[in-house]
Amino acid sequence: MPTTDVPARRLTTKGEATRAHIVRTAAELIYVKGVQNTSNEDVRKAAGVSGSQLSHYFPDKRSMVRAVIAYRADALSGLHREAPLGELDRVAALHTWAESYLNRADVLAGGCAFGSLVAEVMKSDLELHDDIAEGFERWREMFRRGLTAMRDSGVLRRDADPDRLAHVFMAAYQGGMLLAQGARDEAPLRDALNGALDYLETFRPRRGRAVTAPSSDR
Amino acid sequence: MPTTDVPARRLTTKGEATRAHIVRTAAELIYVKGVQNTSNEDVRKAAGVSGSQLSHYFPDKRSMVRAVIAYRADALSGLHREAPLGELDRVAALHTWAESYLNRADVLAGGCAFGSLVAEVMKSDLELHDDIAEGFERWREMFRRGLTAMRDSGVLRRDADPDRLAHVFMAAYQGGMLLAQGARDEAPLRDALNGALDYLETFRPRRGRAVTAPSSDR
DNA sequence: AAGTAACTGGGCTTGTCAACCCATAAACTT
DNA sequence: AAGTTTATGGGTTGACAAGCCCAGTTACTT
Repeated sequence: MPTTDVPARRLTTKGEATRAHIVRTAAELIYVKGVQNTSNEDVRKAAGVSGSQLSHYFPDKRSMVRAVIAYRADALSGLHREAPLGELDRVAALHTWAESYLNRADVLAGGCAFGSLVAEVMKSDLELHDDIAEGFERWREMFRRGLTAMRDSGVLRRDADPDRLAHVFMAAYQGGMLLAQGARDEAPLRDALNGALDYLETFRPRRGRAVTAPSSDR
Repeated sequence: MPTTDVPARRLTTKGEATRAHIVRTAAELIYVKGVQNTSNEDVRKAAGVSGSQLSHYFPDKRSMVRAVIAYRADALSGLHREAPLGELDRVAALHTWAESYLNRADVLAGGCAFGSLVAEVMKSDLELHDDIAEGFERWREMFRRGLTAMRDSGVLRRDADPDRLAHVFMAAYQGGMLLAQGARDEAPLRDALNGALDYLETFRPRRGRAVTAPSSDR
């Protein structure tokens, strides 16, 4: 069986659209009810497609979950984000980024769309681990790039470590999301994100010292 | 049926021991395989008890999961901890606390025993939410108490907010655990915890200023 | 000695759900 | 016109697991 091994099955524009529609629907359902509580039949009904369409684009459930993981990772990394905060290369952009997650009802109910998904799935299906690791890695790269740019432009001191700081922000977000979801209160998320932002401030160049850039950042 | 409504079914010492044994076994299995992937039969076999024993102590699966949640929350809050770090009322104690989670293989595989459990269960079973919230609250109280003690003893400045800082530490831990589990690398956890500890240092009283206590803390 | 709790080891029903197969038809590409 | 992709709508199978019932035995307590 050579066809099953080759995933390079080309899809037409229409097929791509249907597939994307199924993924979006599945992602929404899974975000609300969890993976284990979302059957293929649920997705099929919500998406308004036939059963054979599901098995056409996703031969088994794992492949669908994989697609949802990739979809959520894209969203986290800002790939198909509507808001214009593409690059986190200024401190103000990180503030905007953090604030974009506050005052949102869905956060209290479902936590992080990516984090809650992978947390549920990580133990039950080891074969999804690579997809999960890659999703985190892509997300981390977004922070790393922005923080490196801040350091190189003189907004942050030379001793600011983009790798360490990226982990600080990622953990503050994911942990804050989990705590907010668990307590049904956004205070943990707010405090964690503000803590990370305050911590970042400690890496600002000290005033009076000569710095390369005049730092017009907020 | 009056008996089912009254949960005050007294257990003998032996019964308590068996129940605890089942809970510990279930907690271990669930930590490795997740809730959905751990059947009652699995627990039964691993614990070496009969099927009726399970239904005797836990009429349904939810009650068993509830017991495991409480068990893991106890562990997180240091209730049945072997190591002597009962009170986190010194900065050094927080360092010890953080280090106790590093260099551990189980963390890379399973993440936080409490966090990964509640993350999996939170969406599938809404009735467990109160148990989860209470577990987080007990854990938070541990940090709050220690940080308040630090502030009151002059180890931290007056403007150090124990509530905010508690959330910072909790989020750093939970987020770091999730990231470490996802990346199979403890670096995210280490960076997140060290970030929180560094951030705490910024709340030390500045040298040269008069402080109430001489601050013999590390 | 009575009563109750702790325990064994089955079996049975019911439901859910993933995976699979079928016949058929419209739409698009070349 | 031929071939492929996209689609419909059902049916079936097999596995697994939760909840439940039953017929007993052992051990502790009072």
